[in-house]
Amino acid sequence: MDEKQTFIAEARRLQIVDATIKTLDEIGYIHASMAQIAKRAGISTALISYHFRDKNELMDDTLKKLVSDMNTYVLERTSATIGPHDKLRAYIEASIAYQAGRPSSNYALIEIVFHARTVDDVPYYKLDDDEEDPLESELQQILRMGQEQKEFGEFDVQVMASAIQGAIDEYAFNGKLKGSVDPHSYSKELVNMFNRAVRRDIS
Amino acid sequence: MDEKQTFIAEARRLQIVDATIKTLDEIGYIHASMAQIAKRAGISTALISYHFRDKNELMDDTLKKLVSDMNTYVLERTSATIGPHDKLRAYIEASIAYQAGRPSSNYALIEIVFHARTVDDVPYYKLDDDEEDPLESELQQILRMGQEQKEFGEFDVQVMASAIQGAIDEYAFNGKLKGSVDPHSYSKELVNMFNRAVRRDIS
Amino acid sequence: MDEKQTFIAEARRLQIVDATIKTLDEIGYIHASMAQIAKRAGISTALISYHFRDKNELMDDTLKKLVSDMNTYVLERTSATIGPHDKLRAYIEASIAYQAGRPSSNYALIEIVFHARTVDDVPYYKLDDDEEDPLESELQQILRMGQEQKEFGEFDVQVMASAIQGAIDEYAFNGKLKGSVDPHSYSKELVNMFNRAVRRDIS
Amino acid sequence: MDEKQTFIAEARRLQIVDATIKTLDEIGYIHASMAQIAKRAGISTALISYHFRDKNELMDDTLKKLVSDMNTYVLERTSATIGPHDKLRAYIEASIAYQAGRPSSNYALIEIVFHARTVDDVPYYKLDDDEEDPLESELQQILRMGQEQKEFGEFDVQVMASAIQGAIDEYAFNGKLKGSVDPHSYSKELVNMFNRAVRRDIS
DNA sequence: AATGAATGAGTTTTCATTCAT
DNA sequence: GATGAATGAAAACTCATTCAT
Repeated sequence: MDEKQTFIAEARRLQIVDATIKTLDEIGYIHASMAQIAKRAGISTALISYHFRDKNELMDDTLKKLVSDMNTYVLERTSATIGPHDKLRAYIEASIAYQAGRPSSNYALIEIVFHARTVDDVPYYKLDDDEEDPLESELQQILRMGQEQKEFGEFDVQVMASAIQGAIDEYAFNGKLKGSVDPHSYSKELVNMFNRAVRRDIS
Repeated sequence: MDEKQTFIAEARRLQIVDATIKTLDEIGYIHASMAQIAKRAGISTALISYHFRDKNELMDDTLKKLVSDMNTYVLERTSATIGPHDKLRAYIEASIAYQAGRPSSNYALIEIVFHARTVDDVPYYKLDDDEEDPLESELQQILRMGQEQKEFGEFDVQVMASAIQGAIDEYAFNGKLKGSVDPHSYSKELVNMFNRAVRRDIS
Repeated sequence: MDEKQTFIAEARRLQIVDATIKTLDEIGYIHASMAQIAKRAGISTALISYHFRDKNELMDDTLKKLVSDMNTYVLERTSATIGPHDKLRAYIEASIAYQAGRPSSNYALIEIVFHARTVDDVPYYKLDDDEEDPLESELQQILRMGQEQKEFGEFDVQVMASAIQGAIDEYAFNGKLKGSVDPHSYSKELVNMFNRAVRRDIS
Repeated sequence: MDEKQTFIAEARRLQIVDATIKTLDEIGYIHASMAQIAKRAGISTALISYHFRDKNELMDDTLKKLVSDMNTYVLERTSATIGPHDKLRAYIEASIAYQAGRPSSNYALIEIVFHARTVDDVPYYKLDDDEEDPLESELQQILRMGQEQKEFGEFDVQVMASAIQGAIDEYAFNGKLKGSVDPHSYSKELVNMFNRAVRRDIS
């Protein structure tokens, strides 16, 4: 009984989060008012307030879901491979594929990350905290593994990881790029390029 | 007389644009109300409305100035060098240096690009139009030149350019990265890395 | 069976009224939402709506209980005495003692009287109806008795009663007074003072 | 020029405060929304927000005006008399006359005092602070003067002052009393009564 | 009898914009 | 050119009340 009620409430929360993602994708963070989200969820704004303390909590939960979904998707695919070269390829391909496969989630994520702020009013993207980003960790670990196994050459792991991530994110941020290069080609090219960037110098 | 008035008006517009940049950097796009901008400019909101048709135009002009300043800075420095390798190095170094040297402009640019929208309500970052981005063109031209002169190997120019730009932008977007790697080191590492990525395969 | 149900219902109503008093004392009428009252009663707001037609009825019943409790307390003590002087003393002492002994009830009463309104939207304190106030009647009767028995002098009974009541109420309304004079001293002084005020002029 | 603008703004503020008093009198604190006040002032709610930081400031300013007006009225009349007996009479008569002459102000004052709260959420009437109430001070001083000049007998000055004030306030709070005794009679009776209460015992 | 879920009406406040001066 | 004054629209949020279960 109690579980059933919690189940209903949880379903509602999920529905609202989904409507939030849809809204963010369609009209952007700035216009994503409670009314707009409620309209897309087919409910009243008061019901959102009933399930979420305030708009901040709603956006926070939505962000958490988006990040968690993406992390799961990418990490599952890198775990399924062995060896630094294959893992790097899997990481790049999965990241691009995720973006390409769920454009709504992708845009919603961008809208939140670049608009939402912490309680101290610091934008998320400026944040310089200790909190660990699982994807960043995984990527750095792959690179470090490659160096230890002498498959990769010498380079700063953090910088290389950032460059790879930046190249991936560029596909998310750059409408023109997305419009003229299909995701499969883009990830294939990226893999080749970074294979050259990480390889040991042949003396 | 007429010129003088235009001159005064132009100075006022510039002052307002500068206040807008300051405001965007300090409190972000969402809180950047006309009142906040006016406060920083030391004028009334009505005067902003007098000089700019609406907030959209103000943000548009601000964006144009930010982009133009950055373009000028980077293009001046790549023009001063010769040969694909040196030009690529100059491009990367100038891009990072610009970001590092003007954090306010940098953050203001990000805030606008990821929040403002065209009249058709399309976010700038999703935009897939024909308008040419001078930096992108320059970077692609450098890469193409390198390939023609057989200094660079085979790769998709657009993808390589996007990866380079993405790696550069990552430094702007990633607070943690900025906090732990100084700009000089980052650009140096990036130059080395992309030198490997673009080089011809030595068979 | 029916009685039992009524009994349970009555207990529930009483519990809700008590929670209302607690809420009024703690956070005041304005913040005394159904949710706040329900929280203090440990039940849902819907249950309050089930037992009371609307918030008005709840406040009305609460007011009735508060007034009735106070009336009972004071009237019991005046009934236990004989003669106008002793009765007047008993009335004053009991009134102050009641206030001092139940600050919660006292504040709840004030909050309702000065905030709630009749269905015709008339504040209770402005009300000029025929409804008899038992305390006022008792006080007037004491004064009248004193005059008839030649123990008290000539004065307008209604005005004297109002003055006595006003002096008593002042102790309820005036935080500073309450903070600097203890209830026992206050009622003792009041008794002396009004003994002089009501006495016959010694010609 | 600057003065003129300030003058206009000040007139507006006064107009809004007057509309607030009218609103409080007519529909009470709880229903006195910004919209209701704006309606009575013939302006938009936004204009109220333009002239007052928030509703709290509006109510605070309104309370200050109400208290200040009343204090001025009463103190002017007591100052115009000499000697404790005459001053006491003037105090009582002026207090009642003020209430009777401006019922709207009187009710508005009651509505605010019993509804508004400090930033720490303490109701004004519960407040036990050091802030001096000019009327209370004046009344106590009159009583003290009477005792020093041997015109008044022995009694606790604070209690006597509270009783007098309570008797006066009763006329403000008690609709039934107001409906059946005219203010002139009430103050006359009060003066006689308290003359007996303060007089020296004739041994 | 009791409650979680849901809503419409209403709250204060902010904002871009307009206009008389 | 410049501004104080003013507003309509929209924002997030609260609340008393209803209803299916």
